[in-house]
Parts: sequence; structure tokens; C-alpha cells
Amino acid sequence: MFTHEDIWRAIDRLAEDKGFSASGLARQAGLDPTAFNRSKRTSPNGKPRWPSTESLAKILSITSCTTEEFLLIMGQDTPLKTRKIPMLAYTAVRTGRIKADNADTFTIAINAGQQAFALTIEDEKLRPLYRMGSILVADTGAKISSDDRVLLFSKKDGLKGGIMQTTQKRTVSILLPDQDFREMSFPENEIEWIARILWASQ
Amino acid sequence: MFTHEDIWRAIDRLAEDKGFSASGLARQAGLDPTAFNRSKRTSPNGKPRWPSTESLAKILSITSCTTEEFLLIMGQDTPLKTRKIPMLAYTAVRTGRIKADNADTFTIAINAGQQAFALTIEDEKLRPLYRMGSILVADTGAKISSDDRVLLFSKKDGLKGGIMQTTQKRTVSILLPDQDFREMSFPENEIEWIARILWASQ
DNA sequence: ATAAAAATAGGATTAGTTTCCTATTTACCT
DNA sequence: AGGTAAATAGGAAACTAATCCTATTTTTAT
Repeated sequence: MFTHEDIWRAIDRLAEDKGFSASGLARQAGLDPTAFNRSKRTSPNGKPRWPSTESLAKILSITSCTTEEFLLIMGQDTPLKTRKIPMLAYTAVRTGRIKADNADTFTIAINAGQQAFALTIEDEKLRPLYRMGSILVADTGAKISSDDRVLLFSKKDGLKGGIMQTTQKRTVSILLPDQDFREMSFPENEIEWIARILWASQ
Repeated sequence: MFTHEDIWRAIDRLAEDKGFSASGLARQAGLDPTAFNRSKRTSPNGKPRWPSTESLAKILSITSCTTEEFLLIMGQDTPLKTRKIPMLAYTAVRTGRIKADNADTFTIAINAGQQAFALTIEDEKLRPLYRMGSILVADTGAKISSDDRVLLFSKKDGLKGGIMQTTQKRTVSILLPDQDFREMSFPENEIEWIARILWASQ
């Protein structure tokens, strides 16, 4: 929850961040320039004045500040870490398509890069690591090391998933879970994309 | 930024989550029971009514709802809750201890029961399903079906993890990942606890 | 250094939210 | 089915935030 001071602090910080005084911020938002005067934050009888939600909405709107950012400015201890990533159709991913246009979203609470996506497995090709129905969170922008679990799309072989092996000069090798973890190599120039799997539902 | 509707929606959801009507929530917060009446959310001339920040602070306080949670409720059609669960020491879990006293916490954004906990794997006994360093989110209160991934503690055999098989009358059988997924059975009366693995980091 | 603009303090007025009150409807319990 | 409690609608009164206005102080630009 928040206090009266929290809100006023956030207003002051937002104004400062945007290069305004509190007075200037109010003016920008179409409010009276005296609206956020320090002198008016407590009434003559000592009771705190709470700025209205409508006024807050107005300043957030004109500064293009999200509510989340406003909370962060407000001084909350734990920054909000949830995020929406695209939930891609498995049928698309299986044929190599990982563009997120018009995708559903999936909310995560982990650190993931801008190229993170989620998908729901619809076959048993990744068993025993992942079963049908499992949700994977993967990121094509993530750094990949040996022993990481990855999805990759090869022009020649299609979608593959498994455990990364040490990469040779121009090939990528992974252990395939559905083939007793035997190693398979892919020439680099056949690989359209490779994504590290960050989390998996069970 | 937020809209008038967003706020009212959040108030309604918060009330519902806590088992109150909007009227009941207002009453709990020391406000008038009519404060959040639907009939009063738009004025007779059609202008939206914005609930005051003071009223909001009161309901957040009485419900112990964080601003973060309120934001989540506000911004989404389906409420998503982050939650902290105990992060247990692997050394404790390995010897069967899953009491959460004084444990560190781990924030999740998934549905999990009250008995959910997290742990970080510190050996290779669950390979290839899970490797050292992976975080597992598991729940001793979760319903378990065949093919689910589980952790169990047997008095005789200690901590085991693997894939649930069809349960026989008084035994529990799982496939052990570190033994080529061979099946191992445990008499029920030897099992102290069994937790379904919900999510795993990779 | 000077003038103009912006910011700030403070009082009065206006507008909007909350509270109080009453009546009706709905939900719950026996 | 009936009675009670809770929820909801709606109007009036009370309270409080926003706006308007004026004066003073501070900042900015030349």
C-alpha cells in the first residue's frame, strides 16, 4: 500500500525526471500550476491532502509514464518483475516461424531478454526432457553455453530441441532427448535461429 | 497510465479476491458501505467518478494488498498474482526436511498451493531432467498423476526425483532419470512426502 | 544589473468525492 | 416459504481537492 508522502514524492520525481517543476508538470497536464504546491500538501489543520486519482492519471498520460514506472518512482522496495512475452503457436515454431506478430501473451516473472517467447509443446519429440503440454520460455537473444537446453531451427532438419554440446568451429551439436540423447550436429549456415530455454513447466 | 475503469475494476477484483462485495470491502476499510456502489461510479451528468487516492490507500491497507498486486489486478483481464514461496536448502530437502521455517523466499508468478517451495539442485542425481543449479518449484499439496515429474522422500532410499508411473495399490513407482529412466517402486509407508514439480529453470 | 518568466505561498470559491440517510432489491439462513 | 442481513440505488449534506486569483520569491535570460 502507499502513503500520502509516497504519492507526493513520486509526483516530484516524475516532474524532475521530465525536466519540470511540480508546477510545470501540473501546467503540462492541464491542471492549475498551483495544484501540486508544497504549501498545499497539508491542510491548515494538519491533515494530509491526497491528490486525486484523476490528477495522477493526467500527469501519467502527458508524460507517457506507465503506472508501473510511477510505482517504481514512488519508491517501492521491490520493482515489478512480471512481464508479458509472446506465446507463439507451436505449429508456427515447428516450421521455424518465431515472429511475434499478433501473438497471445504469456506473463512471466523472470529476467528474460527482448526476444523471449513462450510456447506449449504439442508433440513428444522433446521427451523425456519436456512432455506434451509443457510450456517452455525460451530466448533467441540469450547467451548459450555448453549444457544449456535449447531449441533450434535448422533449414534442413526443422525444429530440434536438446542439450547444447561444446560448439565446434562451424557446427552446433546438441543431444537429442528423443534419441537416447545421441549427439546431432548442424552446420551453422543451416541454423536459422537458436533459443535458450530458460524455464519449463512440468 | 490508468483509466477510471481500470481502478474500479481493480477495486471489484480486490473485493472478490478477499471474499467481499465492493460494499463489504468499503465497510472493512472504514468507508461508507455505499462508497463503491456501481450506481455512483458515474455522475448524473455522465462524468466518471474517480475514487480518491485516500480511499484506495485504505482498502490496500486493510487487505494487505501491495501496490504491485493492485497494479496487476488493475491492468489485466485475468488477475495474476506473484507470490513468495520458501526457497529451501537442498541439503535439508535431501534429508527429507521441507519445513519452511526461516527459509529464504523465491517469487513466483504461477498458481501454486500453500505447500509450494523452491529449491536449487546441488547434485547431478536428477540429470538429464534437471541439472545442477536448476531451480525447481514443487508442491507437496499438488495432485499427482501418472507422467508428472515429482520429488519424493523415502525413509529407506532418501530423496528421489523422476517421472510418476501409474500407482499400484500400496506402492509408488517412478522412473529414475539418472538410471536410464528405469522404474523404481517405493512402499507407501516408506514415503514421507511427495511433491509434484511445477516448473523448472533450465 | 535588470526585466520577464516561472515557481511558490496563501486565501476564497467552485467542483467533486464521501458520508449520511432512506428505500428497494438481493442473498442467505432457518 | 419467510425473515433477516447485506448489497445496491439514489438524493441531500458535509467535506475536501481543484481551480481561480493575488502576492511574493526565485529563476532565467539578456
